[in-house]
Amino acid sequence: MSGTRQASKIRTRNRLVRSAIRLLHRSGVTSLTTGKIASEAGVAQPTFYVHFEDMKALLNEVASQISATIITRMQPVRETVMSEPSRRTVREACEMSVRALVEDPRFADLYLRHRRDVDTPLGKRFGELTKMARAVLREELLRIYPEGELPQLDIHVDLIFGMTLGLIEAIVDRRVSDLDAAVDILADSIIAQVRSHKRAAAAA
Amino acid sequence: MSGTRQASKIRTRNRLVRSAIRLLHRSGVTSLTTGKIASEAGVAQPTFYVHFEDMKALLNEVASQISATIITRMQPVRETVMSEPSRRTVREACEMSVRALVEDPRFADLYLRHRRDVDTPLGKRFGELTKMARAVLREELLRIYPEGELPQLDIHVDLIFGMTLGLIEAIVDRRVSDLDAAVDILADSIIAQVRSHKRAAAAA
DNA sequence: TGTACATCAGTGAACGCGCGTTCACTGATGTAC
DNA sequence: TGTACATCAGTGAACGCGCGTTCACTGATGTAC
Repeated sequence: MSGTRQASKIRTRNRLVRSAIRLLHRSGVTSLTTGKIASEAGVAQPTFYVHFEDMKALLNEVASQISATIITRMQPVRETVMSEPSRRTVREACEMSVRALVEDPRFADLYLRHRRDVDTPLGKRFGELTKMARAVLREELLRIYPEGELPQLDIHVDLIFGMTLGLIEAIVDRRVSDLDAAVDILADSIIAQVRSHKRAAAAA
Repeated sequence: MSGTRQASKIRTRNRLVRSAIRLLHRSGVTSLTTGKIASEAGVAQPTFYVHFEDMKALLNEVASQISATIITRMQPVRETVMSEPSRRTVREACEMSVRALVEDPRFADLYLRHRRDVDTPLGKRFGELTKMARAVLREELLRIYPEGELPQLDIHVDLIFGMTLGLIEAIVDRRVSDLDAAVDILADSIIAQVRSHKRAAAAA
């Protein structure tokens, strides 16, 4: 059967990546070694080098896979709000964003933990993801409140982004279990916040 | 002159701690070594072991110093809001909290970067600091809205905490320069958020 | 279908480097008298 | 104040361990005819 060898190579490679994610989640990046990854994946240590040039290459792959998964799940967010802003669409966008991360809590945890790293490929990749998410959020606020209708737009972006990460963190750490109720509050908070400042600007 | 020897030992120790903080900020924990710390402090590498049992002990000291500094600066927050809740006192509490962190942006950066570490003493210490800050915030919300006046109190704590960290991050990353304006918006957002949910609860 | 050869994922053994850690020593500082 | 001794912060040299990385090899899979 042709392709069997290639397929099993891919399987081993994926096992290595998944093992690395598991170990990162469990014991952190400081104690991560090629030996532990290989052993967790059930192969000999030099096998690591059959699949990756070095540790950095593997971490890049880990970050890419996590980023790609999250980005894919976030895709519908843009389309939903783009249509027409309302309490319902804002809530939907919040829910999708939060779910995009917490669907796999391990991914969310690694993102939260490493997004500000300066010395790992994880930090670099997750930094790009953050930048992109912030840009999307900004674009949407700008669509709802065009051209200076909401002054200090960028600060609102940072606050809303922080609030969303705060909720994601609470879910990952199991302080919040009722996701629906939490997303309700998140959406209402965002609306209340933005409204109160739009009003303030109109009054001035 | 008695005490000179002791004093200079303390000075060297402090130089080591400060060098470690500088290196952590600059190049991250993964590449931190006792040799680099010693060399940055202008002493020979084994001198490190005159002052610290090992790397973990040093990182503990680093985390302790940063935590202690932040906690000290946050102290007045409790007293301010405790007196009487108003737009002014909430704003003041926000400003003091934010300033407590960004006064030394290096501390803020290290806190943000390591607060979710699972494998360094920094993570452990910063985790305690987070827990404490959240508890203080919860207490104050509970004082303003006692006994179920604000349902889902804990979610609000997470959102407000996240929003505040979002602003701190924006300042550290120099996306926000006008701290006063930003704190205004933060305070107003918190008030708008909490009010909108208090009302919702009263209506139900 | 069978045979002879090519490929290549995975391995055991070995190597070298960087780092943490130890230790005997030095020379400046402190103390006793 | 001076002298003889004690202390101890800081050091150079050395060691060992763990890790990343390399390499020649194996045996199962794939290919040509």
